[in-house]
Amino acid sequence: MSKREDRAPAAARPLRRDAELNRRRILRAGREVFAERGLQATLNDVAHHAGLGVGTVYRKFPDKQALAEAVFVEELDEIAGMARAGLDEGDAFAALARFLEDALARAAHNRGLREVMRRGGMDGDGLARARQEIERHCTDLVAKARAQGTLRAGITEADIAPIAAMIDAVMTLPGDRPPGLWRRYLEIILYGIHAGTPPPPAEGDA
Amino acid sequence: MSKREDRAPAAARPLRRDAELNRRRILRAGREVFAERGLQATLNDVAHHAGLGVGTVYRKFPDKQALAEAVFVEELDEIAGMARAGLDEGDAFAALARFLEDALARAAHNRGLREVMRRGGMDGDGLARARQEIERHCTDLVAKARAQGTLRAGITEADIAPIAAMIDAVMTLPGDRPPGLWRRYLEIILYGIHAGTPPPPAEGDA
DNA sequence: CGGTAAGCGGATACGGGATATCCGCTTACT
DNA sequence: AGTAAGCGGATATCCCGTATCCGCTTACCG
Repeated sequence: MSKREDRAPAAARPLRRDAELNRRRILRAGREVFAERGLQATLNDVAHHAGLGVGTVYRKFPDKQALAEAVFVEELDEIAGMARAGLDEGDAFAALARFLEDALARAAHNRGLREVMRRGGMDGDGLARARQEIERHCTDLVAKARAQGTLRAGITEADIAPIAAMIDAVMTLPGDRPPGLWRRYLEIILYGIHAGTPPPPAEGDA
Repeated sequence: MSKREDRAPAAARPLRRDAELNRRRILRAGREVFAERGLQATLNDVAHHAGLGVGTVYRKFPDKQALAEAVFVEELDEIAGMARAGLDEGDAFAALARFLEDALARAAHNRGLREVMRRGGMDGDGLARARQEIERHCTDLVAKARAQGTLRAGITEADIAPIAAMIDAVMTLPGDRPPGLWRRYLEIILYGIHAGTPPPPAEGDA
C-alpha cells in the first residue's frame, strides 16, 4: 500500500548517509530543471544536472511523475502559505491582490509550476491536496473581502483560478515582450474586480 | 520557386476532376479535424475523416505543416475580415468589443485555431501575413477608439494580443467549467479597458 | 581493517507513436 | 480501349523519452 519510498525517516532502513544526501540533491535539481525547462524535462536531464547517474535517480523515484509530484507539492505548499498569511492582514482585497502578485511572480520564473497550475487535478493526490489548500485560503480571502465590501458584486472564489490562468497566459506569450508585462494585466483585472474607486490606473509598466 | 501545388487553376496541368474534388474534401476535413483535435492531429486522421487514403493526402500536401497552413490561412483571413468590418461601425470601442467576442467565439470552438493563435509567428509566411492583417485592422480600431475617447488611457494595440491570449487561457481551463465562461472574463477586461462609465456590470453569466 | 550489503553509473534495450513512402490497383478522360 | 493520373493503406523508418540491468564503488559495522 505504501509507496516504499516515503520521505520520512520512520520506515524500515534509515538510508545510507550519501544516499540521503543524493536524495536532496535530486530534489533540488528537479526544482531547478523543472523550473527552467518545464515538465517535459527528462529524469536524465535532472540526473545530469544533479551530477548523478540516471540509475540513482530512478532508484529514488520510480518515474518522472513521482519526482515532479514531490517537487511541486513543496512549491504549492509554499504558495498556500502565502495565501494563508494574507488572512492576517486587515484589508482583505489588498491581501488578495498581494497574494496574486506574489504567487504569480513565482510562476513567472517557473515554467514547470505554470504547467502544473494549468493541469486541473487529474494527477497524484498529493498535488490535489496542495491545490485544495490554496483554494481553501483563497475562498477565505474572497469571503473576507466581500464582507468588507471591497469586491465587485458577483465575483467569487471561482474567479481566482481563471484569473491566474489568464495572467499565466500572458507570461507564456511568445515574442519579445518585456518580462513583467503580466503585472499590467493583473492590474487591469484587479481594477475590474474591485468595488468602488479603483487602484492606480493602468500605465506603461515595464 | 513556386510550391508546385498552388491552389490557383493557372499552373501546368488542370488536375483531374475527382482529384480537385478530393483536394477540397481534404481541406474541409483538415478544418474539422484540426478544430476538434488540435494541431497534433495526424494527416492519417485527416485522411480517414475525409474518407480517403493517406497517400492521397500526402499527394496533395507534402506534410502536415502545409495542410495546416492552408487551413488556417483561410480561417485567419476570415477573422481579419471581421476586424475589417468593425471599422465601418460608428462606435469604435463597441466594434472592437464585438470583434473580440466574435473572433474569440470562433476560437472557442476551434482548438487548432487557438493553438495557431498562441504560436507567435515562427511558422510559414502565409500565416505570418494573415496575422499581420488582423493586427493591422486592430491597430486601426484601437486608434479610432482612442480618438473617440472611449479607451482608457494607456491602452494600445499591443494590448489586444495579450487580451486574446488571456481569454484563450480561460477557454483552455481544465475541469467542468461552463462553456461560455470566457465571456464573463472578457467583460471584466473590457470594463478594465474602457474609459468612462462601464458597460453592464459582471454578472453570473453561463 | 576487511567484509558485505547498499548504493551508484550510464550504456542501451524497449516501446510507442508520428511521418512518409511505395507500388499494385482503380478511375477519369480521349 | 488505351493510357496516364490518381488512389489506398500496409508498413518501413525515424525519433525520443523511459526505465532497466549489472559490474563497480562506497559507506558502514564488527
